[in-house]
Amino acid sequence: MTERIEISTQQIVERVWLSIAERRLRPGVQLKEEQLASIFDVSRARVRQALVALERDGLVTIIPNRGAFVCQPSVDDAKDVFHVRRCVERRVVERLCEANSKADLTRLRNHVAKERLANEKDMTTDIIKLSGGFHLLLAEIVGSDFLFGTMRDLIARTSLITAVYRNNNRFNCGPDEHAEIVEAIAKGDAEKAIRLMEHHLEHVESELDLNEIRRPSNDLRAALAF
Amino acid sequence: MTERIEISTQQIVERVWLSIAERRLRPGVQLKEEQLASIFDVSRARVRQALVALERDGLVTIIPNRGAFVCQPSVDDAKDVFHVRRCVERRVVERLCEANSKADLTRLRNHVAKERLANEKDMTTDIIKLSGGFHLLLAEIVGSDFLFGTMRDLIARTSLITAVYRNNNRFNCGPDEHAEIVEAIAKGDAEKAIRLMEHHLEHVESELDLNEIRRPSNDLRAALAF
DNA sequence: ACCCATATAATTGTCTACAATAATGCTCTC
DNA sequence: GAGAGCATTATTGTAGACAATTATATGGGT
Repeated sequence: MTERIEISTQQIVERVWLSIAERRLRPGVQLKEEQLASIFDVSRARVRQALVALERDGLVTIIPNRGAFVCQPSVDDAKDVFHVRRCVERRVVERLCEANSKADLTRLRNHVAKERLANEKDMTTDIIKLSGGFHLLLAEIVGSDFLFGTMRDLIARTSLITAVYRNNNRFNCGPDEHAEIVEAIAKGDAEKAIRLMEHHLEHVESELDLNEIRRPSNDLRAALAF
Repeated sequence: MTERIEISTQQIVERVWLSIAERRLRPGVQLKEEQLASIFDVSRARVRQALVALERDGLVTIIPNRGAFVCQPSVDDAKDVFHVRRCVERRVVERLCEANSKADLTRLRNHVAKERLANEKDMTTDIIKLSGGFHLLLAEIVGSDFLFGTMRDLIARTSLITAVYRNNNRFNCGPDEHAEIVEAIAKGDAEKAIRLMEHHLEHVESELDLNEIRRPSNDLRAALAF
């Protein structure tokens, strides 16, 4: 007797997010409501909620009376996102160094440990979830709803950008750099922690192809232009 | 024969936003769906959409199965918002100096002129809309959906913060400082434009009561604590 | 008099049926 | 055969009815 378990809006968001991050969903494809509803076996209303949440996170664009499409972030968008991330994460680390408890540090270290494990076993899905989760955890510990929400947004957007613009197949945002940041925070060395964070973000950005070179795209006009 | 004109979701958002900015809606009050639906004479479904939009902009908090309440931003929240604003607006101005057309400058100057007019005639509602609108216009001209959306969010939050923490009755964000910024952009003097913008934001922030002094609040527990 | 359980009312959450809109393919005309 | 207009189909948008949840009021027990 297996009870029919219903999937929540949040779970739909996460599944779509992961599909985009893992490049199974390409930019430009339309996410039709009924299609998703049947895939997840939920009502169309719930799918709609998930879609507006995904739009808020910058993963899809909703065109009125047309539908929802996976976003195609431009190179400039990517640079803007990283610019804002540097500022926001700098602030997060700053505030985290001011006040952090032993329990918080334990949570951070445990998280990094999980990341290491996922990396060793090459579990792609977990690696994606955890590497974003680390940055989110930092914001969560700070305790500011605003910073947390902003980070959520930025990480979602970064996932999309990474999916579109990363050249090699290795996933960035490795656990080692995270570990260093945690230890700097543990020592209360704000200056060092901030420096490490900025370096980390620059490293992530540097692994992307953000040159203006034309890339394969679903945009017919762009693809067929000479 | 007046046709019954229906109010859109976006208009509901704006009306609520202005009510909050003008202090007619105090932090903590509940926005009941049916109540709003009858006020605006629309379906409850549309009100719900407006509420999730307001939540995204950080103006209301939605507690599941409880309802939507006007947010009560903390002093730390306020500081975080201004911190992020400084970074984002810096970026906006930076990009605007790189490339701006004659038409864009005209739009900016016209906007500032409207601000002046509203200030002279002491039209509170217009002053609020236009002073936020100036910053939004900058982001719009840059042409980045990401920066535009982020600014939208930040301005909405700033409105709430200003409503809660401003001490005098004068509305900040005056048109003179805006005008100076526009002229710096017109000259393509990025450095000066950025400096003026940062000064402007600091000025706005400085007119707020962001000391840790306890303030009157709707939170009974906090108000009655000794 | 106070506390807890229960019943009632108020409020939010969800689903389904229907309406509006936009894209597609067809036909008729030139 | 090409193109415009029209009909069809696919898809999204909206509203209203019902379900689930939470807050409030009531009454009985201690």
